[in-house]
Parts: sequence; C-alpha cells; structure tokens
Amino acid sequence: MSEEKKALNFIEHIVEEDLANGFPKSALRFRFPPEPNGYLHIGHASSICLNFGLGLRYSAPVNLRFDDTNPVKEEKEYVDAIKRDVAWLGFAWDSECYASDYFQQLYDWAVEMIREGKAYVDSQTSEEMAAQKGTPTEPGTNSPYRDRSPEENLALFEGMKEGKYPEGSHVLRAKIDMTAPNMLMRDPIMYRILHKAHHRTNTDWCIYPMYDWTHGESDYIEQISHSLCTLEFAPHRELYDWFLDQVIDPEKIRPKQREFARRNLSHTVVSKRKLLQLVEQKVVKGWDDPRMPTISGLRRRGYTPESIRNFADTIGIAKRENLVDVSLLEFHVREDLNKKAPRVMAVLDPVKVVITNYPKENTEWLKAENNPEDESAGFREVPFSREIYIEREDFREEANRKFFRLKLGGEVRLKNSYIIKAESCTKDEEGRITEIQCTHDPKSKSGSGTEESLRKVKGTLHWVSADHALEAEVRLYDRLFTDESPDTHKDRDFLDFVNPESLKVITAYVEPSLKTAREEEHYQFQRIGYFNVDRDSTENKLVFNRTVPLKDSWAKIDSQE
RNA sequence: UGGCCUAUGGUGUAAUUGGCAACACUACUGAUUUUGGUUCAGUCAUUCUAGGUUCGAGUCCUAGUAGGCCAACCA
Repeated sequence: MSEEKKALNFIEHIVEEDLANGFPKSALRFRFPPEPNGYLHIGHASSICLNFGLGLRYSAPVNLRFDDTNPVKEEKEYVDAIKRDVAWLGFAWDSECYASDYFQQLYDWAVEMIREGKAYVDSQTSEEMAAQKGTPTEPGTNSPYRDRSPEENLALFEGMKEGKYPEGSHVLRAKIDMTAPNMLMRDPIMYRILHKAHHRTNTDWCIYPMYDWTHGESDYIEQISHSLCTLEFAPHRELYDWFLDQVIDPEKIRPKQREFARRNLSHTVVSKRKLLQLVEQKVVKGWDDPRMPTISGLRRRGYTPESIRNFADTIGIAKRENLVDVSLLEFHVREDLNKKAPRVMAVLDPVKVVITNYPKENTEWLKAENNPEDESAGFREVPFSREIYIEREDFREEANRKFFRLKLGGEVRLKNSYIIKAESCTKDEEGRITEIQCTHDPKSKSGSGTEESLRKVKGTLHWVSADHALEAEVRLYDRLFTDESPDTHKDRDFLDFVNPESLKVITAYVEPSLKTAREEEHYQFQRIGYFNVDRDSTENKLVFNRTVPLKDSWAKIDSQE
C-alpha cells in the first residue's frame, strides 16, 4: 500500500537499532499511559499516534494503561472519556490496564526493599523533608529517620497500610543518595498515606505509590519494551532505571524509557491543568467545547480522526522545543473534508434577491452535484424560485474589475442555476440594502447544454430559495487565544489572551435537503467553509459548528484595496 | 555553584550515518475552475557562533552562545 520510504523518527531509529542488535521483534510492546484526571488533547493525540503507530508498524501490542495512583484527582468519568477518544481516533489497544491493578505487587516489592535496607519510613513533615532536599546546586542532607532498622520500618509500613496513621504522618522513601546531582535521586518518596477512596480499589488501600515507583514497574509487569514519555521526564530516567534494578529478573524484558518533546499548538494551550481551568472558570462550555484542543472538542468541532492522525504524522516526533502552527491542523482537516464532505448551499448573512422576470409561484428543482471531488457522491435537487437569498457581501452597487460578484448592471452565475443580472436595489432609511432586483437569462440554466448555459461569467454565487430555506443556528468558532503562545509569557497569565470573539452565533438560511442532517455529519457550505451538525440540534432546529473556513484568497485582495 | 536535554527556511520534520540540504504547511506568483474552494506549475536557507580535521562537514573535534527541564506526600 503506502509503502513509500517514509523517514523514520528518532524513536523508530532506536527500535530499528534494538532490532538490529538482536532484540526479538516479537517482544516489542508499547503502551499509552494517561492519568485519568482530565480529557485527552491534541498533544496526547501525537503520543497516541506514536505508540499505536509503532504497534501497527511492528505488529506489536499496545496497552492502554491508566496511571491511576492519585485518587485525589482521578475519576472514572475521565477513564471513559479517554477510552472513547482513543477508540474514536481509530486505535485498538491490546489490554486495558490500570496501575492500580499492580498495587499488591508494588507493595510486596516495597516490603522486599525495606528488608534489604533499600527503603525506609520517614516521619517528618513535608516541609522538613523539603528543607533537607537541598537545591539543584546544593546537596541535600539525610533524614534523621534514614537509619531506622528494617524491622521498625516494616512495622511502620505495615501500620501505614493498615490505616493506623493520619495522612502526612509517614512516607516510605527509597534510600538512594541525598547528595545526588539529580534531585530525583535524593531519597524519593515511594508511598504516601491518603485516606481517599480510589475509583477502582475503593478503600482497599490507604497508601498509594508515587509515579516514579509505579511507572517503570508497571512497564516491567506488562513487559513493555519501549516506554515513551515526554521530555520533562528525562531526569526521571535515572530513577526509573534504579527502581527497575531493584526488582528485575534478567530473564525478562527490561523496559527502556525514551523521551520526546511534547507538541505545542499555536493559539491554544496544551496542558490538562490549564484546560481544566478554562472549564472550571467557564471560559468555555466544557471539555468538549468546540474551541478546546481536546480530542472531544476537536471531534465536536468537526475534525475527523483521519485529519488528526495525518496531522500527527506530518509534524512527527523529535526532541526540540516546538510550536506547531494551527494552520497545519486546519490544512489537514480541509484536505480530508474536501474529499468527504457533501457540498450544500447555505447563506449566513442573507440579503433578498427578487428575479423580476421569473414567474411567481413557480418552483424548479435543479440538479446539484454533491461533491465534485467524489463522483460516487451523486446528485441532489435544490429548489429555485423567484425570491432567493444571497450573501450580503456578494453584492455591491458598484465595484472594480477585481470584484467578481454581483454588482449593478453586472452578471453572475447562480451555482447550479441561472445567470442573473442586477438591475436595481432598494434600501431602508439607514441606507442598508433590503432587496436586490435582478433578471435572469432563462436559457442559461446549468447543465441545460444551451449556448447560453455555456457562457463564461466570472463569478458564481451560492444562494437559497427564500420560500424553501431552513433556518439554522450556526456557531462560528475562531481561535481561543489571540496570542500564538499564550502560556509562555513570563509576566502575563494565559487567560489574558482569551479571544473575546472565539464564538459568534448567527442564524442562517440553509437549503432544505439539510432537513435530515444528523449529528456529527460534515458538510461544505459552498464558498464558505466546512461545518458539522452539533449534538444540540433538534427535530425543529438545526445547529451547525463551523469546523474551519475555506481558504479565502478574496479576503486578501479585498483587504488590500 | 550542579545535573540533564536541545539548536537545520516564517512553522514542523528529513538528510541512506562524512558526499548535490529534502518533504509538508504558511506566504507570494501564475494557470485551470459553474465554489475567489480544489487541482497544477513556480518562488522563498550563510544548517546558532568561532576555530579545527578532511578532497569534501548539517553530520566529526575544540571553545563559546542561546533556549528548555529539575528543589509536589502531582503525573
């Protein structure tokens, strides 16, 4: 199929090298490890495409693993949303795993480490421990509890597990090196006491393992060969390996952590914490608000899984700082929708046109092509009558040669219909045009084959028949932030850059064939953009979201004038 | 007085491991077009700097410079 030589990214190079060095292909195994504390966003999509892409490339299993070690933040709602999003993107995981499934094994290993004198219970406050931790340039100092006997540690740790102690009273720490240049190696915490119910283990446990202690061991338990994470975890690798060394069976696969730079998207934020802020402060209407860069938001906005996957493939994976322009994402959704979306006519800012030489009470059903990019899409019929609406900006009383649209005395083609000529217009007291009077050339009907129908007129307009058009709510979305990188300003909060015009709601007239449009269906409103049916639509009221406008080279010419 | 990571067009990634800097997007030209869409053709680079090795350096060496991450009982 598409076996053209695609350049490998650095992760694929690593895998290829491992394979070349004798690592068995059958032992390749990957995982996507979200924490269920928020919704997945476009940055996660890159990670999903990376891991599942590797799975596809090497016919290797990919686990979906929920990193659920913090019951304070995690909820089942997020688990469900994450599963939905990964599946919607088109990927199938091998096993659905939870770090919480390994709590017992992790505990047993921890007990073993205590016995071997490699972990100890610290009973200081977090402030005291922070003070002993040192700084990046100064070494830390040992805890006074560092040399407790294994017996004492065992008893304490068991007591912690049994719920004998309040939160914050004790922690279990790995005994490594308080002077290590890597601060993560300065006796990291393995367990803390949390008297909180967990979304899966409920109240079975009141001690919860920390990320570093959990993640690598989970990879090991699942026999993940390549554990890929973002760059900020690079310093954790040393600890990842240290923890692995404590439990590793040399006969088994030793997981390998490698880090890549997370993808930043312009004009938005890609951080669960900040997205949560947008939701909680009601800047947007929820995690799936079409302005959100969440997968569910993009889906509701009208993005397709293919467009997101193509986007992820195109931007690739590397290790440097980056800010991917949102126009690339928009390119991919246009590219996909151009092939798939049926064309329809909709007028967003209507002005009435009366065809004065067209018989009153007459309705003609004209044949319209559904998609010039897809012959199999077929044709539909659209009603034409004496009174129609066109786009207000498509008419000017007078205009220069560059204006291909309707002007007084000028001719224009109505898409799928007749050539009309503007004769006059009427205005209200404020000078606003209320109606345009036109005549049509009856022999110029589209597809009729007559000489007149073959005439070349420069402009073609979309339109809807006034009597037949349906009213619809149209939600026009724009970028959520006015700044291309709102959260990287040292002295400004990202919320300062929220675009006040990120949503405009209007009432439009759409052609009657849309009566049966269903939720999530994609359409191209000809000459305007791609839209999809929002789930807020009802029997009586259609609601459309604008996914992305069509490229508009006229806007540039017009603004230059 | 630290550790780790990174530097290639406006943007994102490549470069068969020392051999003509490539692909996509954006922008700009032009052609086609019953969507000012699509499609097609074209234009846009001192590979962070300075030295060095070499017939030849984005790639190797030396010294700089710039940026990011690390001091949560978060992940």
